[in-house]
Amino acid sequence: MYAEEFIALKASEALKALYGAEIDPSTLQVPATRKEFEGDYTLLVFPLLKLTRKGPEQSCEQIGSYLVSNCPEISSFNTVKGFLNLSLSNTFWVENLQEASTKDFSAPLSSTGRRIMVEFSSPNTNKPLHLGHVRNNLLGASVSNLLKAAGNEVIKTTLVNDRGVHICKSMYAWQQRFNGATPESSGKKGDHLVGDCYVEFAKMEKEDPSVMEKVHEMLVKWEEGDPEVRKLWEMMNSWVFEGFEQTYKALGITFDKTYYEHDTYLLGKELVQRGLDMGVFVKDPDGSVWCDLTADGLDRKLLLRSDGTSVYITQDLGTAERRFSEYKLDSHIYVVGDEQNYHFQVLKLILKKLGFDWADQIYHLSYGMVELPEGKMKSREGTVVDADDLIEKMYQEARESSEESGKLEDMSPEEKDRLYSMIGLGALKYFILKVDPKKKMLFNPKESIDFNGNTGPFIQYTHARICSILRKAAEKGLKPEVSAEVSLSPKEIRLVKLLQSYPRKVKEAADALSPALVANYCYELSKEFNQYYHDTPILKESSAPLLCSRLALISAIAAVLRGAMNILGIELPDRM
RNA sequence: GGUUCCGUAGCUCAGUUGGAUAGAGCAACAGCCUUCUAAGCUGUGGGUCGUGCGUUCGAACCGCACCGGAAUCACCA
Repeated sequence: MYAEEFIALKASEALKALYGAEIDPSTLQVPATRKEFEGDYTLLVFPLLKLTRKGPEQSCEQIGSYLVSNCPEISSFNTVKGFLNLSLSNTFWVENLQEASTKDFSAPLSSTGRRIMVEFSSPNTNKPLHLGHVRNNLLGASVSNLLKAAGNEVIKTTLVNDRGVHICKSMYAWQQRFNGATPESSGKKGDHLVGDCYVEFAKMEKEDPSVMEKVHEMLVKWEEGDPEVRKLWEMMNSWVFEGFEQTYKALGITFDKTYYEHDTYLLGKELVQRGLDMGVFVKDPDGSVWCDLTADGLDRKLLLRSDGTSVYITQDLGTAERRFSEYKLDSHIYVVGDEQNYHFQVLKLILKKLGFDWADQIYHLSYGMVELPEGKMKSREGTVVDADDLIEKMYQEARESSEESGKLEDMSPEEKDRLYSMIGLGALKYFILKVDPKKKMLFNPKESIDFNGNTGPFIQYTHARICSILRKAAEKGLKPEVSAEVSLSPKEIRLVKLLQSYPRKVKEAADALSPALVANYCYELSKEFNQYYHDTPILKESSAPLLCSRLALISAIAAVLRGAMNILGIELPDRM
């Protein structure tokens, strides 16, 4: 049992015995005691004064005395201005450590029985992935891992925007200006080649705005199924997919189910009819269909154009309905930038008006944009940070950093290559995931992503250090094992506290859909370990039971770090 | 203009069902490797938590007003 819950339970028993009050333990506040005071956890007595009918000091005194004399696990107490600081016994912590050392931290928490779909990535097939997409992908993947770790069944999905005017722009530019260039002939990654076409079109449009008419003609032909246009469309899309595939592979991104907009863009029309029948939508004289949201403080929203074609939100209504019924979802999370807050607000409202009770189970994980020092990234101004370039750059920096340290001379080139990408990606992923998803974040291309301090490599390094000690111990025939008689130091108790709080942290992070909470937990644990490492030479310890107990402690720390960083999609090396 | 979000150290960020003297990293400066990996550890300096008022035993956190910034409000996606 978690220490906090244990104390809350005992405190509620004390309140009953002393004052005859029935208090739900979960309503008691038991934060960790601040460093400058003696104690492990602190019971806040202020909210209880109505029950005790005594002053804060006297209430603390009574509850504290009761707990110490009636609960062997609580060894002492002190009270400061209405804060009741409680210390737990060494035995309590040793038992906690024993539990931690036998626990499988990579296993999910007990099942919630919920099935959740997470949609993320959802790229346009007319330009390569940039840093903004990287944040989306990393958040989507890690939130999926997080929900799984918290005991949910998760289906990862993406909706590829593979049709529309924007694609036709690239296609038209390719026809006019690229002389049949292919990824092979140009030596370019497919998504970059198509991205060049898109940029080229912007130039063409500037020179002669009438080219847009040609593009619209092309879109009409596409919708009619014109074989020539479809063939070109398929060819260029396949280039892009191949390019994306490489980037996804480098980032470790996978999906359980991929949707394509060309399959789904007509969905939702039946729902519009249903809404008209129900009287929640209206048809204007020109034939266009609307949903009036003014009563909800929003505007009127178009659902079908006057020519009967559907718009963006129409297909989203349709895909949501299809997914919930096909997969029997309990919940659906959309990982989409906060620029689309309005869209998802409207989507949810309209689904509610259509009478779907699952509409409340739709969550928009609305993350902030990645900005440069001079503001938003703009592809027209060439200020986008390309995903492939960035990944490569991180690899190179990891290589330089490793070579400088000179610890890896005996490694094979393959092992080194794996390690460098582990470290480079670790730095990149951690840099992005440690920030609260809701907040916009800043990236300065002139400053490289750090490898020191609160970073991925710091945590990787911590893990490598622990592995190194465990290797040396194993050579001496020493195995991690907790002895009941050992006496733990304050530093060791702090580490055990952190270990036992891990499952709760996972749950908290999953509820908040925030991998950042997991990242910051890893940092805290690593930092705490490094301090411990510095002033406790583990292998020099003469008492074997104590030494082996310490091995068990650090082995559990390594296991928790692996489990937690795995949620972030970051691998931890055994040496670096 | 309406709606929503944001404002914490020079910079990047932690800090929530309201709790004790607001924390890290980077950058700067000063130390620590013949001792388990120095991608580490220790120390110094750095703050009107945007401003003001309110709620209460207690506010970075809750409420109101204001200042500053962002997003969005398409027969685009």
